[in-house]
Amino acid sequence: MAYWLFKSEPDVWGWDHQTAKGAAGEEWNGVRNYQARNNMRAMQIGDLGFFYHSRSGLEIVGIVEICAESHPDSTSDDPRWDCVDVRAVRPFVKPVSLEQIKADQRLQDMVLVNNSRLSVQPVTDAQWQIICALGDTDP
DNA sequence: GCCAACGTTGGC
DNA sequence: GCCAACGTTGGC
Repeated sequence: MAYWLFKSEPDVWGWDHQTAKGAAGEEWNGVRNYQARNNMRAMQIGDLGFFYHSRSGLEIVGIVEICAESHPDSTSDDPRWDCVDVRAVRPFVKPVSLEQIKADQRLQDMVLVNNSRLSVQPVTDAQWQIICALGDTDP
């Protein structure tokens, strides 16, 4: 069981879009970066991820679950690009902002802090627990 | 909207 | 295989 973080611009694909897809979930497509793709290839069904709003919002707003393992990205003809499917599990009771994360000494090693441009990132167990606690949300 | 940081591309 | 040029991302 591993933990991840998915970033998306809310104007393009936000938490509301994700929850509207319900239990069936939806492809996390459009990723055209090897590191992000490799992270998706490492995911297993049942892994959980934070849903983060980038560019505007700048906060973790929900938790998603991997519901299909890595497969070809239907939005690309290029066989290099895979993606997983994710479904919304629950929203954050209190969204956790980038500002809060940057201010927390325990979270300074997060990829979100050190490599903000990577759109699909690993999250450690410890980071997961801390952020869920900050958001009053079940891990 | 700006621009720094980063990843990718392609000429040599 | 190097590296300059270019495109994209995302915080501010």
